[in-house]
Amino acid sequence: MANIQEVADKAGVSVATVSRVLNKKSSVSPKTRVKVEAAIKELNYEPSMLGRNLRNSESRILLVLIPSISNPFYTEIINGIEDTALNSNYHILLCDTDSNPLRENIYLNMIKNKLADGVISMDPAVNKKRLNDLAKKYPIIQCSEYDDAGHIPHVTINNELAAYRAVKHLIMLGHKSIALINCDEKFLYARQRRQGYERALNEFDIPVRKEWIYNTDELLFENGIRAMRKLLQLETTPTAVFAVSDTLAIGALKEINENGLKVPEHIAVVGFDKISFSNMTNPTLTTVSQPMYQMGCVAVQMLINKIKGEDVESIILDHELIIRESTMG
Amino acid sequence: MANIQEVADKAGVSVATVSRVLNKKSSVSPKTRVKVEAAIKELNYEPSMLGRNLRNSESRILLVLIPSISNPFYTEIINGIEDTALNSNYHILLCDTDSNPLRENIYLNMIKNKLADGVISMDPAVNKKRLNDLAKKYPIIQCSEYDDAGHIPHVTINNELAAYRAVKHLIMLGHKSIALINCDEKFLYARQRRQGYERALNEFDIPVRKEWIYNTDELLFENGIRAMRKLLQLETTPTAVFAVSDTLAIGALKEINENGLKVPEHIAVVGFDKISFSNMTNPTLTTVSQPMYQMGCVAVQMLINKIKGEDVESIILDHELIIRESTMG
DNA sequence: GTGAAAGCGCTAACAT
DNA sequence: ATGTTAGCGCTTTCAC
Repeated sequence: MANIQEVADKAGVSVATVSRVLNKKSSVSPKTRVKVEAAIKELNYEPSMLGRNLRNSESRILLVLIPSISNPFYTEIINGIEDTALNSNYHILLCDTDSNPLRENIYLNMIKNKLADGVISMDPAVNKKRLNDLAKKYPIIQCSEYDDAGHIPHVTINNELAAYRAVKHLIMLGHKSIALINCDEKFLYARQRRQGYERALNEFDIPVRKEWIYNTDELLFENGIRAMRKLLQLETTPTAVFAVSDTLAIGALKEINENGLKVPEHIAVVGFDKISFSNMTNPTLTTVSQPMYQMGCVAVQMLINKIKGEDVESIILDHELIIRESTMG
Repeated sequence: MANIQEVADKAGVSVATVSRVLNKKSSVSPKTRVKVEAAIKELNYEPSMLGRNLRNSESRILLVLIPSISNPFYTEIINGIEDTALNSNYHILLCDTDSNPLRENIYLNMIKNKLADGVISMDPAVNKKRLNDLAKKYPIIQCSEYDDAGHIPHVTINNELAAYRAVKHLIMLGHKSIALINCDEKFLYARQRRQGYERALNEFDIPVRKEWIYNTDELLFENGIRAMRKLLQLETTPTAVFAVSDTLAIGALKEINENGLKVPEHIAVVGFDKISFSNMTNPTLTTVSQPMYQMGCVAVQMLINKIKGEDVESIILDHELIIRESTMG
């Protein structure tokens, strides 16, 4: 591969001039420009990012931490991130942390090693202390999940309100026995959604029953199945279920079906996230829609501003309750 | 951030010695090693990959081209890719090409720009000429989908045989009216799976009926719904459907249900890929399982060998027919 | 408008 | 075992 020196030689100019043509910034006479461009074409020259990046002390790569690439919730966010990053001439390095601290560490080190210019973290299981420490020196944004005790700018939705609305929807339909399939409450969003759930019940003087709140380790289908199985074994079973993710809700749907019960006639179900699959279940799933694509775009914009050294404020985006067959057959 | 020079100064040695400690290759006396390590710790030094990469003329980044991150088929492959790459100290840059030539171009340029050391392409819609040209100069591997006319090493399964087996399974159950929901046959895998479909029919003297072969543009749920809708409008409707992806099959399932028909009593359905969701449908989906994780691992290993300059042979992996409720209620 | 030269941080060949 | 030094490919200041 040709380098900038060879281009300069062929064009009969200095490397500085070639660089000027490449970067279009400072002025080059039309004549020399043409000469240089001809030399570039002739030699099939492509500038090396390795040299440029070292010189500019940047990698133009953004790190994106997600707990699991298999979770469809993240795919739309990533689309937003990728589009926006590409537009600003950044590339993204997608890091499936598997919520594994070791892996997380490997990736987070990249920013220290100058291999990444900034980080968007979407992993609820991220080591918060580590992230906050890093954020003092490096540009970091949290997307969707964040640390309420920390000082890292984030973009997210109002989880408490979204859960409140979902549960209120069930109450308005006449339900009084409403179960909650939640994730582990070490996660902020899980705590917030539980608060919304309880606020709705309290508002209508419906007592909160411990046995109707089930906490899962992960958000997989299987967890939804297991949770629903437990709930169906209680002496009094709920007539409605609010699950904090569509994957959990779909697992619940399946288990309800398996027991010969009908949704929503016997039990109504609400999910969260509006993953593409939530429209393919039978019945289709009532769910809370987050502006995932937009969330990704905003996160990148915030991060780029942060990289530029600007001050960045956290942003709360809107959500929407999508009412489908699983609550209103 | 401290650089290697500062560490050398603080430790009272030369930069070469610091580099030796860092890279553990050549010998350093225990005493100096301790001194250097102390200096590194004290200064919180982290080696810059920008400098190292320029010097070594490598980025240690592998490009992975996928048509769409939303397709769950790819997520398991990516897991395999990521694990294997990380083990060999490579990072992966995931490129959602959206089957868009412009985007593809942006990404493929990265390898010319030295920003990537090699490419794994999984995009069936990739510009084959472009890829073959690039492959002459740069390390490239194709995964899952490949170009039978080209010379790029690939890892894949025997699509013809897999389709043959799936259709034969339906025939053995007594079906004689078997539809095929295929993707656009500009894709090699689509042509191969159609061949397998036809071979099975021919073997049992079942005529191939044009109106029972439906080609879709994409592999989305919606395409499956539309395809099934068409098939159900025919005067003679099939009693079984083989769809070349689970997403299509799940769409078909939904449309069959919508029409008040039962799977598999009225119509049996077979999918392809064994995505995690195929186990959550009602009924669960009979499907062809590809060793996706392994495919990812193998692809990376092949690519790394190629980067090292070794000769690399294409590899065909095994598949498996997973029989579930959608064919045997 | 253009060129000479310094230097980003690192590794490795060569010298000691 | 350790130090000296060149150089990977590029951008940018400073001259002219």
